[in-house]
Amino acid sequence: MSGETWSPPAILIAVDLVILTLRSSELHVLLVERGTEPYRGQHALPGGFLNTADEDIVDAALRELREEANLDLSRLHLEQLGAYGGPDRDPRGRVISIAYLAIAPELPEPVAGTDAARALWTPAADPLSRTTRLAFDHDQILADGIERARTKLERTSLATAFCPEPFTLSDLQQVYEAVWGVRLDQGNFYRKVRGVPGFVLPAGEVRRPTKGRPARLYKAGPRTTLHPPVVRPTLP
Amino acid sequence: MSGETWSPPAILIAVDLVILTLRSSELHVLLVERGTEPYRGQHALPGGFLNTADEDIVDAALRELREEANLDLSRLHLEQLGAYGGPDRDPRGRVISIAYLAIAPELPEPVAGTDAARALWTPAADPLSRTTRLAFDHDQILADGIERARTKLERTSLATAFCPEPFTLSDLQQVYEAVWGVRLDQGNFYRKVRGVPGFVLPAGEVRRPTKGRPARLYKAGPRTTLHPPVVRPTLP
DNA sequence: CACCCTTCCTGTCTAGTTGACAAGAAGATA
DNA sequence: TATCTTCTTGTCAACTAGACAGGAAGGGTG
Repeated sequence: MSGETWSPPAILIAVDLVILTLRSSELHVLLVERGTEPYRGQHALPGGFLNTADEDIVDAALRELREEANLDLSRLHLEQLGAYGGPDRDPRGRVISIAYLAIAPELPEPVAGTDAARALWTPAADPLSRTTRLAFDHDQILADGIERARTKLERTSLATAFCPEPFTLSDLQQVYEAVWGVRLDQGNFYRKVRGVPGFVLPAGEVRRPTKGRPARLYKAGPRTTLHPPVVRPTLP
Repeated sequence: MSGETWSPPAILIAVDLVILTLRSSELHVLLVERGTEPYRGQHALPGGFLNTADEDIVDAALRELREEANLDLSRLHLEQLGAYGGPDRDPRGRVISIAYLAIAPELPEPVAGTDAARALWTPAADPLSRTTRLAFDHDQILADGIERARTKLERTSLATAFCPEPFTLSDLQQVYEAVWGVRLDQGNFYRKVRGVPGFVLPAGEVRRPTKGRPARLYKAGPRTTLHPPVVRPTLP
């Protein structure tokens, strides 16, 4: 970093959020319908501009989430995806956006706030096969967010963040299957998960309202990094 | 992203670079000695501010590298590490820095440029055990860059980017050992690398100026993602 | 030319892990 | 009781990683 002082170029800083959750065993992402130009009426990731020069970036992200979808995710961990700053990504001028990823268990239906006309959960089907395009470069940001979540499932206990506690190992398996888009063998999954020390801890036992044998309940263990990792099946 | 228009907060955008290379089988990072306040005289990562509102961020990174160390890395891939934007990271005001990682084979000795008093290669020993602290939050950025390089060695052909072509498999092994900070069994390493399709391709055969049996030469193969991955020994 | 030294390369053995699949356990329901 | 569903455990073959030995291919030295 050089030490000159001169009149700064006019660059706006924005934040964008990729909020993922599981709804009826499918991966969903939170989108808003834009209420203002540009891209009015199109879907976009929730986000907005930094208010003041000394506002923390994560705080700005949480604030925008409150304003646009009436959601409070201040307890959740926001993981930074990176900065998206192509010179032409916003027709209004130079905007550099810093994107964050968050994983949430069951969430209330979002309500539209001030800036956005509508907020809604949409299936996060493989971004390449999406029919509708998102505003700005948000298709790219969403794809990066999903890919980040996929790789983080392997080496971190992120999957438990999708599950309201207590959860069964079948619940946990559904998370992996939904995010990775694959089917896993139940027996092998049990062996693997229970063989990772500190991944999950037993709780009581409760029968689920479904049919079949009752499932044991677990809660998230103390470990955040998994050894050995839970690797996804190799594709090529 | 919301659509308001108002006077933008005064925020400066900077770029910082983590340039890693191997020198005499040890991992080194390019640092500059700052020639201006703040942190004058202290070591820092090369980098600087965006010149104009429409300058591409990667272009700015390469330009700063030319200015500060007379290095041209325009052929190299710059991977973004993320944005570092804590409100108090720079005493001059609000600065958000976007950090990039680059891997380079043998490079010429850098020469100090305009902004920096001196540019030099320093051993990138484990950042925690460093004796000198870098300026700003560059210790954190450097640590993140090294960690990113470590994980990328497992699943990408990044290691070949450290090696001038053609290289021997011993050269390649030294890359893994230096970046990971571990010793690997030579025989097992051979078996592993040659078992990954498209990782390395044979070239001619040349005896190295050292003693011992001549080594076969290879060049980087077409694959950038490795299947199966080259996993590092598990620590815990 | 023996002989040793160094480094490269290949082979073998064991222990552990993965994937496929079967079978038992524990409830609900007819 | 029989049957259905789902959870849980067990088994077996195929594969992989780590440890290690030993041969191959040069150079150096008497």
